[in-house]
Amino acid sequence: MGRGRVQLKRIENKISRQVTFSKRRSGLLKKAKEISILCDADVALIIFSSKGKLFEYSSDLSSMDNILERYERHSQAQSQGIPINLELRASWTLEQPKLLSRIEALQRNLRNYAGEDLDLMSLRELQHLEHQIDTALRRVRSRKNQLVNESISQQQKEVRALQEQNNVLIKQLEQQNHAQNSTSFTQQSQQPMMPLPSLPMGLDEQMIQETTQSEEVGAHVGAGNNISLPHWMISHVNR
Amino acid sequence: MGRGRVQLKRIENKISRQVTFSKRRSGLLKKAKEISILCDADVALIIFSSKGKLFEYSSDLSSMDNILERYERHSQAQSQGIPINLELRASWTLEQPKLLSRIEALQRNLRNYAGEDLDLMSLRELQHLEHQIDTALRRVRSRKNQLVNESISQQQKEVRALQEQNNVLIKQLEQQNHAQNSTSFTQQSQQPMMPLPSLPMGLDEQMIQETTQSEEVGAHVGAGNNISLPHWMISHVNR
DNA sequence: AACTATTTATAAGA
DNA sequence: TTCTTATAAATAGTT
Repeated sequence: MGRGRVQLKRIENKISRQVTFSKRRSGLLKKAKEISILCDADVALIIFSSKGKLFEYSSDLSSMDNILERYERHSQAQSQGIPINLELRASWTLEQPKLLSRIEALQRNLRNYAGEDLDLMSLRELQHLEHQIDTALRRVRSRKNQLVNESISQQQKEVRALQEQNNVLIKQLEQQNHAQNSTSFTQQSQQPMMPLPSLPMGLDEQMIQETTQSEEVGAHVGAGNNISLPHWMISHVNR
Repeated sequence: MGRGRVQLKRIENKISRQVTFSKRRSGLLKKAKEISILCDADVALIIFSSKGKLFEYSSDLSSMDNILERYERHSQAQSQGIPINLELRASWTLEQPKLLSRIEALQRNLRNYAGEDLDLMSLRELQHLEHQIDTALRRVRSRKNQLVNESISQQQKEVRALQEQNNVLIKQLEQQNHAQNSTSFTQQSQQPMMPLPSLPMGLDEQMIQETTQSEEVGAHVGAGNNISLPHWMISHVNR
């Protein structure tokens, strides 16, 4: 993929080897991430540059260590014919230190995501973090808009259905009246019960996005250390 | 790369998820092989399908196990100096199931913070999340601005110090010249060597805030879904 | 599995 | 390094 075909052999020129490494590495990491998300796969990717620098990716379904352990188990099981179920049970027993350090890492990470513990971060790291959070914010807003729009059109449908039902009922009533007092006076209530206002569709996305924008800015106290397990984040899972 | 753009989210249709997995898996393995050959890198790639089937590649420079060992060494070395916080010490006694469920909760939480897995959240929850993320973003930006301003005023101090030093040196030179040719002609270079431009203070916050706004959206850099332990978040601890 | 219309990745060049 | 651009490759949707 580029201006020339590429021979599958070691690139001799040191500079272009390094450049190619850098480009392809990011491509590879990206694709590893993509397949793990798109296909719900568990992926571990480890890359050592020729100079020994380490680059890695692991799908967040499990940490790198989890995947590697799973791998070890898998290959052991294959070579020994041991049924995997037993192995799985056994390995669910990760050592506690590993679990704890993982929890710690997650907590640190989460604090950074919440904009705390920033003092040790460099400008560059801060920029990266900012970008990640910014992306997250966009996603949340986009999902919110989607929900709002869905709910609006859902309501519109209901409204229309009710209107129709209304009309049908009115006609039935009319016919009954005709039958009863075979005289033909016109009733008042032939209109739908209420003249329903038409709802606006396709709300301006900007409008919705900004709804929380102007909320109290100094809200950083309450959130504080409560990051670990905000109840609203857990609750929806248990429904 | 295909007939339509692809959303970076789990493919819901089971069949096409499987087909995509198969296609992308071979693509990924191919690229892993290519980078290891072209760039003389040591690569280990492990993929578990959602059904638990294992696929793997390892550059033949070493076997898979060699690479994994090397990886363990590497990451052990990295995680040496991280202090364990008190809360964790206290929870040293928690039973493992609790630890595991805590890890899961943290991961879920982190995914939400990254704007993923939003499908099950209600509008109200989304609004709350949006607000939290928005707050986090403000904090990060504020810290960034602080850093930038500090660095600017630091530089200004340096500039002033150098200017003064400059002036002193010039005067010394002048005196020497006077002493040497006891005649009193005026020298040209009584001004500082360079007329230094004054740096602007108190940059407009908005300006700085937007600096990363337009960065490439797909920045993955080993971070991406690697929420568990993004490299850039860990690295600064080890410096 | 094969086939393409398209999107992506990336080799070269700047 | 980073950006741009021309082109090769990968692959999503189809058959």
